[in-house]
Amino acid sequence: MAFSAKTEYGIVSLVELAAIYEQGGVLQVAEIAHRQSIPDRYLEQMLTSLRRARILRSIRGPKGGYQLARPPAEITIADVVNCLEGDQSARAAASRDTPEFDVLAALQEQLDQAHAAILSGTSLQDLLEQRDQRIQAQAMYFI
Amino acid sequence: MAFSAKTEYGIVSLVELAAIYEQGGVLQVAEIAHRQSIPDRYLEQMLTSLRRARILRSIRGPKGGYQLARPPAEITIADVVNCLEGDQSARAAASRDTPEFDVLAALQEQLDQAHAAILSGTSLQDLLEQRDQRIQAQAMYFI
DNA sequence: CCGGATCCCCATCGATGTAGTTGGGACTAC
DNA sequence: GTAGTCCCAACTACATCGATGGGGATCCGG
Repeated sequence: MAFSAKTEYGIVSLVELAAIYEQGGVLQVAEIAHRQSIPDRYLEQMLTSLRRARILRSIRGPKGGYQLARPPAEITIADVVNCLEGDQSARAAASRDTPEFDVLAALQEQLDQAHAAILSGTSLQDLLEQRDQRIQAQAMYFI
Repeated sequence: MAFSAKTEYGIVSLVELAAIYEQGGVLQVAEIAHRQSIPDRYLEQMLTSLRRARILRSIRGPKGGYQLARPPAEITIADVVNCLEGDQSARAAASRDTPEFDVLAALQEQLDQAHAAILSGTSLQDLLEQRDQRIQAQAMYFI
């Protein structure tokens, strides 16, 4: 199951911000966008949504930028996905009223729960650690 | 995560057909469509796809219709979803080449596997049994 | 206090995909 | 040979997604 571009862009940006959370630094939209090859005016919208959801904090003016609103271990991917994917109102589950559609709905429920379990069991901290391991592994090749 | 209408319509139709598989009966497109409140000319397309994937068999002429090509226990929901959802060619996973996108891809892989495990672990037989239980339970209320 | 850097808000656009419709043709039981 | 059924393929309407654009608000450095 694929994430939308919105969600992907949001997650990678948050991982970048998680990496500098300890130092209390900030990153600007343009900088993240450039490093990740994302259209900057588009990324702006995602970061705005994340700010409104209290996942990010923003600082305006020169030397401004974004930073995480709380430690990476306390932000789950489920939070991010809910913010960026669920933004556009409620999806109506107008299942037809037959037993066949009912069992189908039960199956969908099962899928949703498995999905949710993974997403809320993964924090930005987890992704950050995986990222660092990858970077370490990559560095090995150059020795 | 939501199924497309195509997939939903296909699954409920197959559950109906599974219910009469033992007796070797057939159901016509129009009949299924009417019982499930699905546009019949649209449902036709799904059943055609399922026939081409060797999941259904069809019989033409008056008294014709569709029936399962093999026992319901040997048809998984994964088969059906692959047929109806994956029809339109390959989805390119052109992940950007940064460590952040890499860990994201790993997460997606994890989700896909959980998804696939459920879908290939559920057969039409399973759904049929759930449906019959529901119908039984419903009948209780009328006593 | 001014100028530039940066975030902020909202409208718009084009491409793609989804759900559904339509118009026929082929096969078969009677 | 006719009616009932499946078969094939094009077409449309609409929503969504990814992206772009025009201004505005805020803030720091000089």
